[in-house]
Amino acid sequence: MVTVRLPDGREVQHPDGVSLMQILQAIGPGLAKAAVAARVNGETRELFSTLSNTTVELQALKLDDPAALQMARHSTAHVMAEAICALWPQTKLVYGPPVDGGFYYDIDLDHKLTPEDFPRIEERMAAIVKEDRPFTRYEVPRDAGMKKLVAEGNDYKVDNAQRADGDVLSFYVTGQPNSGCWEDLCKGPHVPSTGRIGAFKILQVAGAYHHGDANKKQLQRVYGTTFPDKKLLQAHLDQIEEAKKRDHRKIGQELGLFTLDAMVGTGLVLWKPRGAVIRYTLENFIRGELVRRGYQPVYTPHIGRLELYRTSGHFPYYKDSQYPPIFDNDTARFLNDLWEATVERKDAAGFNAGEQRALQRLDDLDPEIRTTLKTRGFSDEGGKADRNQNAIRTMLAESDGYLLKPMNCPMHMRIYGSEPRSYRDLPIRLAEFGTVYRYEQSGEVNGLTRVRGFTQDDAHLFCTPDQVEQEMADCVDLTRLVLKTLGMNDYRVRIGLRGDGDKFIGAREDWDQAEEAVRRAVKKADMSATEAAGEAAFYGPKIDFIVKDCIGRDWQLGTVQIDYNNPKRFNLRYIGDDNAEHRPVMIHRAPFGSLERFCGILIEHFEGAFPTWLAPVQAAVCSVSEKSEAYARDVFALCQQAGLRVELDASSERIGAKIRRATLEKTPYVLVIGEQEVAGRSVNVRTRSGAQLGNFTIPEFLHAVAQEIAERRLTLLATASGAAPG
RNA sequence: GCCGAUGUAGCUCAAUGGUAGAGCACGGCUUUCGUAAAGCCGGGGUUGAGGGUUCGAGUCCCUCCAUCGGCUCCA
Repeated sequence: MVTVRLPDGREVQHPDGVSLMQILQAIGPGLAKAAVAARVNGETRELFSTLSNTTVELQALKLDDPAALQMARHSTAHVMAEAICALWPQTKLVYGPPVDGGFYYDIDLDHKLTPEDFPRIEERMAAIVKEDRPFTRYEVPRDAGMKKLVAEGNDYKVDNAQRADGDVLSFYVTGQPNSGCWEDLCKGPHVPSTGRIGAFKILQVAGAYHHGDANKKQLQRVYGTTFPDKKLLQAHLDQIEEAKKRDHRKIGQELGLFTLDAMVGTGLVLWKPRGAVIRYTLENFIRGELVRRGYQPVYTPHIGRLELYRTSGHFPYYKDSQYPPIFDNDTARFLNDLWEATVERKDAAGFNAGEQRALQRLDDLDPEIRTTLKTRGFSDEGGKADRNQNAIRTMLAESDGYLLKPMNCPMHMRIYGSEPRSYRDLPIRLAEFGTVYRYEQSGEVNGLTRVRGFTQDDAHLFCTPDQVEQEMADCVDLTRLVLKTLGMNDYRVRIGLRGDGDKFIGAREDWDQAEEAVRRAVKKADMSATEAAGEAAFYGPKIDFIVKDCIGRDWQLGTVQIDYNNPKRFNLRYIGDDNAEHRPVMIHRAPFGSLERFCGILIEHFEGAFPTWLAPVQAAVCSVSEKSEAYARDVFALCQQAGLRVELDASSERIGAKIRRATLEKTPYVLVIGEQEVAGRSVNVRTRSGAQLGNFTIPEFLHAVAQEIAERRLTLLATASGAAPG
């Protein structure tokens, strides 16, 4: 006997083996029709599952329930897969889970799907929905199931089955079993039938590696989403479109903040005057904090010897993500030419023209290089391109040269090491807006959020082991201050731990010690954070502040990292109170992370409407006509002298057009100057959000705005009714 | 780096394989106006670059470059 307790407190009883669907039908056919799943004792179950000999709490779930919607999305993935298989029978299905906001299905298909195929697929899906076929689960013993899958010849599904837990394998037929209907290996659960999946849409198709392995065959990943009804689906699509209006690349272009120029190079940012204002204002904000917190500014060069980065472990550890070394004599250029020449015709039997030229230069230039190359295996017999390339590569790796700096810490460590240090000096906090260069993969470069040259608001703190916890907590505090000041409250904190893997340097004990210190610092700062194994820096664990961009991608901004390894590599020391040498601990920290990425996210955060203290232009002085132009010029000059970033619009446009232009540029204040203002020696203040604040004397206005700026307020000056929205 | 899509004036976009266009922006002139767009006129292009097919290419094909979306990576 099954006893079911319903949400309204009612209890009903059913015989053993009753399905959830039957229970719901007994309550009411309307409910059974509307429900797609049920929650049984808190667990989401599909309606064809049965109960026996139990007492449960049961709640019917419609598509408006998140768990039920998740289920429907998974079911939609099946419907889509069936449609694709129907249209392209050679399709091999791989894996099709629900994800945040929708679902995808990975397929292996030679025909490259394009958005033009989507309507056909959707049409087919609609037909499957119309047939309203049940999702029927059946289970077979593991061995039999494997046999069946092997016979079907889809290696991916065999692979999936091998990874699945349990003694049985489950399949879902879209229809009655043994009816020839489409079926798929799947652990479920599903909605009752194809007619219940809701409103769906295929969104995009993209490449994806099988099991995330770049060495394996690339699959096609078809993305889609499902909502309870068409209206909600459309609302979701509209919301995506709306979010795209915040895109920093779009706003950066519209407001003239920065530009990315193919001639300058991929991922290299040109800050235009208006964007530069935002950046240097943020820099100055931090500088003020650093003074208060006992940091000392330093400056270091943009390149440094390979020896430096060999010592730190950056080279050749991250060789592939660095710009190639710069060599300090003709050797590099020559080796490069020789390399190019050997690449040119790798399979040639003899020397090609390029190789011959290079070899000629080899003789002319420096017999010693030729000798060195030969000892590295270089052959001048021709047709040995691979061997020769290896010789050149080896020689390049062994040569001394300079690297565009990928990180600031090695240079800061050399500053620390440049004089003897006492425990009385610690902690030493060296700060620099340090520009670094990393050769990010071409497919990764993205607006301001992922670039190849960027500036970190970097600092390295050298301290005694017992200072670590406090210093880290202070760094976390500074990062939170920065985010709070800008009203960025939508972030999460992640502790990156070592985990397994071979990409980390240093002794296990040091790591354990460091990871404990990080945990204690987070606790001390009273923050909630998730831990992620394998997300540490290569030299130590870290605390990352992570935010989302306008299309939901995660980006790391601020970071606090602890490093027991590099002080060892650079043999950093201090003299303790016991008059013996000790090893300092180093903390890397950057509250913004990279100025580029931070500004990118900030643009999206404010949708380009920066608070006054950050706004590129803080006020636009607009004359109504020629009669008020002279006074408008006075107002402009007075504002500028008071330190306000102000612009003058004395053109012959109408006042409405001037206001419109300033408003579209998101200038916080428009000062309308007409004959009334001339007469009253005043300014009429309007905000970008359309609020009219009335007339101020110039000193009144300057005073009010100066205060707003000094306080770094996030809202504009207000009328009596309250703050004008940003 | 991989898969796919895209690339036309400063910006947003048109243009059956058959004379490259519009709006905004920009320049000139007229207008001097009170809270989100005055009017007229004008200048702007090796259609991302280079090859190919064709009588003829923005349009079809190839290579490269750049951008976008995923994947992978991210000190």
